[in-house]
Amino acid sequence: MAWDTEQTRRRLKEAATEEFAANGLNGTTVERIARRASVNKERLYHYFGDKEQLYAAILNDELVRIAEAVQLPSAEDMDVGEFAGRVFDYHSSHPHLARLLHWEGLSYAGKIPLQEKRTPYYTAKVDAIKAAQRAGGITDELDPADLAFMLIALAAWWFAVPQVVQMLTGQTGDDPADRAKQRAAVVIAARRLAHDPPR
Amino acid sequence: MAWDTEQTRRRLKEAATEEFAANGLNGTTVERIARRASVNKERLYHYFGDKEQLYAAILNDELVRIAEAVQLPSAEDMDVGEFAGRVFDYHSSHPHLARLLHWEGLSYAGKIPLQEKRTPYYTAKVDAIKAAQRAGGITDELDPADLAFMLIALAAWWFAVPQVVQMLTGQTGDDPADRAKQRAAVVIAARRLAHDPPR
DNA sequence: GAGTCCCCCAACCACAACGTTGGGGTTGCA
DNA sequence: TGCAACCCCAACGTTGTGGTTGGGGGACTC
Repeated sequence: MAWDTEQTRRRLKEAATEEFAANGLNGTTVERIARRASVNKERLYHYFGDKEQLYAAILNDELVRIAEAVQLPSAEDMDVGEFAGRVFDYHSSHPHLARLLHWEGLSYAGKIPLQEKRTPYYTAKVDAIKAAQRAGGITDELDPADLAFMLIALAAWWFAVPQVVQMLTGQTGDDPADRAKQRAAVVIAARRLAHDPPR
Repeated sequence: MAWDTEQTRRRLKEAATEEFAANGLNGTTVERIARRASVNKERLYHYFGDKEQLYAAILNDELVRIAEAVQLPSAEDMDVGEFAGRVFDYHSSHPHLARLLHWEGLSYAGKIPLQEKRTPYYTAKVDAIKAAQRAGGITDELDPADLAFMLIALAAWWFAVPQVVQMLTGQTGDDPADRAKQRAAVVIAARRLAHDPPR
């Protein structure tokens, strides 16, 4: 039987993504990753070095993925509501990234891995908002970076503290109808935040 | 020499709060807590059972603390901006709670510890908003629970993903001037979210 | 078909972390 | 003063986990 080393790597990565997103770096064991991938533990060390390096590789993959997936809204006819809605949708359908980012945020101790790769992704958003402010479509009551940040907050917070969602709204987050309602609220809120009336 | 068992308990709790907030449940070792508290490890097991029970006790303490600290705004003359500002201030001066909540959110798997104790704290806020909506001070474009949730999001997100703040705004979060600027943005954003113009 | 490279895996090692235990010191009470 | 209860701590047992190793055996080359 022929070997499929590429598939072995891929399966390890997929399993690792699941585990890391679910349990964080500390909460994940190498054994569980290997078992989930149906691959021997040693392969993991052989291909990726150690647990932390695998984690970095996973995070990098996910970041590339979202950078490709979320289109940048054009400056002129920017509908901030829909932008926030799309961010919400992305998180909703790709919960891994959001969770990895949150784990990272908590473990954050001053240095950001892959910073030079990631920063442009954010500054592009800020520039777009800045341009829209000049064009008059978006309020200039708020600093563009702050506005961008808070728009993301509106969309992402739901996935960060599901237990608070549960206690506040009674929604469990499993129901698609709940998600739709949440998304609608995010869109409205984003518009109120960014656009001056009349809306 | 007399024993001060109450102080021993307190020192363990304080040390545990620091460690858990910094490293989460999995990232914290009992030994480190004990060392930080200058207390023998065995005391921890004697007083609190085990690591998880200690964690629950800590979380409970912090929740009680914020419930006492953040006053409920009265329905009529509610300034949502200042409310969000105060939530921001609380998180700013007590970063432990936000981090504990966040760790919990990531580990959340369906059951909420101390739920019956915590829920009233949130529903009270929702009720206050609902009342203000009826009184006409707050928009009814948004569901009160959703609005409450997103107001908290605006205030708390800064402390959840500091690495994103860093990349978006260039602020490190250590500088009080940065915090003041962030707070101002939160207040403005909260007003835009909740109050109908003219503001 | 011999030699070589590489993939794979079971078993193993070292250590760190949770949790326990037995004994010694201290207090309060009879 | 004797005694029981309680506080404290150093040392230990046990388990789980990160990381390694040595060998078995396909696949390709000549």
